[in-house]
Amino acid sequence: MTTRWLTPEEQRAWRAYIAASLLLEDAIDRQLQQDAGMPHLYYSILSVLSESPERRLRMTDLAERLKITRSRLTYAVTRLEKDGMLRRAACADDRRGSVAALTDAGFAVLERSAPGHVETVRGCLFDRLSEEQVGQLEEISTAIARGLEGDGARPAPDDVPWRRRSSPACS
Amino acid sequence: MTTRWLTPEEQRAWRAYIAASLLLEDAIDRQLQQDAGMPHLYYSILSVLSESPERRLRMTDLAERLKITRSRLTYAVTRLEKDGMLRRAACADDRRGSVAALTDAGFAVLERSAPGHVETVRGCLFDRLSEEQVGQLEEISTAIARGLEGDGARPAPDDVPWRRRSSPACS
DNA sequence: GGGGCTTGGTTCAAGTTTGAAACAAACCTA
DNA sequence: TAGGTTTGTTTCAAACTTGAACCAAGCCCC
Repeated sequence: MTTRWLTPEEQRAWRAYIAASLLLEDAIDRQLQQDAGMPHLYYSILSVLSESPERRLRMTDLAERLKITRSRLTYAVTRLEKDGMLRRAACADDRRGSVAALTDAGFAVLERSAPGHVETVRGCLFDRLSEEQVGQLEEISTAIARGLEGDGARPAPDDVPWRRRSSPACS
Repeated sequence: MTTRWLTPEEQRAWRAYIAASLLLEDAIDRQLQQDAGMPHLYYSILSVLSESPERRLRMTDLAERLKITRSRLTYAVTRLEKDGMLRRAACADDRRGSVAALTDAGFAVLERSAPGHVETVRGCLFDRLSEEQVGQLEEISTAIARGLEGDGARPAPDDVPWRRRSSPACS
């Protein structure tokens, strides 16, 4: 089967998406680094913890929720623990496991910086989208995530054919 | 003015978006690392070059197109040059400037890996979206990017008020 | 035509991410 | 219940990113 290249519409969508996601993550990261002294991911860790029962969660569950590797999480948690934002504790029912528990200091940071964060998310994203588009964004994102959840296996690349073009496209 | 928290719809959209973008970038990165030996950004650099007149572009233009910092680009280009994918050259009309020029080897890598890349982008993204959603994604992305283009200034945070909540939300 | 500002690019240190390997506890299963 | 596999987490080195500082070369303007 010869490669199905992207249509012009798909090309445009893909490139616009890449640009937007880079710019957006950048803006969010910069704001949180400024106001909360940590990148977005780290803030998200605290945020997820703050909404969990007892404000604690097992490492693996946390990684799963945030869609990041355990290794990445370990590093982040180590830093956040060093900063007093959370505390590691042994897991009661599984001696292999460990849990991350939000500290009061961590919760306070979250409380203090949440408004600025929300304001930024609004300013960068929601203020620029119609109500309808917000719904569309959710559906699109959910569709993407659903397909990628679980493992990072890419879909059926049994054969990887190709042919010549004057310029290999697609970002 | 008291903080306008995200509505439930916005919350859902935001979280779905974050998850999707993480998963998607991960999948794309993994595939390209496998098949082209470089992360997505690096591949994009080659790709943009391949479509430019004479397959060369000034550093600043390249950074601008890719929405990345010059510093990040410098690092990437250094690596790609070391790998023979491109070559740095002095800029003719501005002695401060330098250009990155795609080599034949770089073009060949692009040609060889483009089909697999497109297949992955399809599998992860476009195969899961309706034609309509592709259009929506483009519009949404464009709207976001338009607002964030140029500088990373966040929109009017004159005052950063806040109030207590049982759990500061918004990832 | 010599300061002083801006622009294009790199450098450097500190921080983060990646992926593979290491470990240890838990879970089989013969 | 010993031996082997799986699961939860960390560790380590190499790669990448960030942001501030730096160095030129252009630009401006008196």
